Amino acid sequence: MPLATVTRPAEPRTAEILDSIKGVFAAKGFEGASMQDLAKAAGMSAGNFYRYFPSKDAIIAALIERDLAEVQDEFNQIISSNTPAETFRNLVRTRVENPDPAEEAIITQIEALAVRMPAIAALKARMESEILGYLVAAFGRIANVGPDAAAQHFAAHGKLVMLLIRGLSACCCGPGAASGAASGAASGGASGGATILTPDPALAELVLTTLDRTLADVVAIGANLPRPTFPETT
Amino acid sequence: MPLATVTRPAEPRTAEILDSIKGVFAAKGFEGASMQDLAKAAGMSAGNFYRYFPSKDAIIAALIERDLAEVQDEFNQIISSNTPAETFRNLVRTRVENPDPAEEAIITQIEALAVRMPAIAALKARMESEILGYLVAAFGRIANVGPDAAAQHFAAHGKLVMLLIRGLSACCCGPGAASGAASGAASGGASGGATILTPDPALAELVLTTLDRTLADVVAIGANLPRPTFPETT
DNA sequence: CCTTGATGAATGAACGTTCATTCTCATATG
DNA sequence: CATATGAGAATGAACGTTCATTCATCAAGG
Repeated sequence: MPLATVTRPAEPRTAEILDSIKGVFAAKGFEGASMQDLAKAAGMSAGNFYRYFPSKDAIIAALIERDLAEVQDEFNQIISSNTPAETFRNLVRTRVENPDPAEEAIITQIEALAVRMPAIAALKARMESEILGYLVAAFGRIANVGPDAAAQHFAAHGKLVMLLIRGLSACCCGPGAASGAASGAASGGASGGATILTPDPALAELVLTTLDRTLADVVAIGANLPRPTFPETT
Repeated sequence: MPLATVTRPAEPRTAEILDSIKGVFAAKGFEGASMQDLAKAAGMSAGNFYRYFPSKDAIIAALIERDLAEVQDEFNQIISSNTPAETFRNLVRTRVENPDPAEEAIITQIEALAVRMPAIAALKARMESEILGYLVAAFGRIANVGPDAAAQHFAAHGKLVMLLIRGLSACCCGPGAASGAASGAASGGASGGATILTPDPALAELVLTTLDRTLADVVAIGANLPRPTFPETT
């Protein structure tokens, strides 16, 4: 009896809270969501919220860090795969075909916040450069070139891919986003119709085509590089 | 002496004010910029500001409307040109090579605001759909097909172009933006170094290449359409 | 004298954050 | 078994600040 009912390790609790409040941030924006809103969405009082996050700013910081960790997981799948190009393409297709509006809305909020909060700007920059690094590494693995050559020749391609994926999912958002289920009960009826959820399959297809072209360019460039497999010390 | 110093017709005055405060919005964000900040940047008192804009929200609305008008001018150049493809490419190249960080930052703010202010969301939607309409019309003119066929076949291409241009200029912004010159004097020296102003020429070139490919696709699709020049009444 | 344009202090609401207090509950004690 | 204890979890009202908006007041021109 005295075992296992209490003493939750407190780390997963933070993740739970982040999940609960994600929808509120996505629906009302960072400034529009008050601490009372967030606390209510997390099923606790305003004051108790500060046991988990020392300030409102820290909440977005935590959200960013968690998103970065998720992206890292995805890229580890690519790099450790023995068919990296295929894995990459599958992950991209999944992302393109199943966009997460809440995720997108939060990234939009982060970008708007970065202009006035240097800490957030730094986090955003770190996230972007890390993702770019992973992307370039994946390209290097796909084109079978060393990391230095990849960094030198594929940086712009990596940025283009980020730009395309981000821009496409930005088209899936708008005023309509699902609000998080608040306390106790199951998910209530979502207000409003999902008007713009899947905006344009033709655009998605076009973006995928462009991504394929970019990948083909990367492979072609890699094939023309002097030393395909073994990067020598210059 | 008594001539020409006062009694500005009040319409251009509004445009002047918008110019003065644009930098403040870009640097501090919509919520971060207080009405006192904006009034100071416009060279007037807080209270008097309300003679020109009935509310803070109305300021962004006016900014959006003015930006839309500017974009309309650009597209009129394309459509009324007798070398529309070239004109289009020149305008795109200008936009890609001389991005306006303040403009970009404000668009970012607008996107973040749209989630919580339906009026802004509507304005944003209108702006985007109008730009898309102009873009598709320009494609129709370039590919020499009728407006109906253009709308049917080139919508996705237009969205892709918007996505690319927007995404590229989004890479030019960050924590560093020029703050507006406050009172009285002319434009002072911009503080801070232009660290991220021209971030990656290779990326810009890649985006331009992609835009060219898209334009080539549009022309190719247009060439395969049944009735190239004269759209009959269905 | 009256209209127009401008001021900047006052107002009232909303927000992030804090804190004194209450609640929960497993353990210690008789 | 019944009760006391104490520590952490949780509350929600209160605080100080900030901010958009308003208003009484003033300067100038005809």
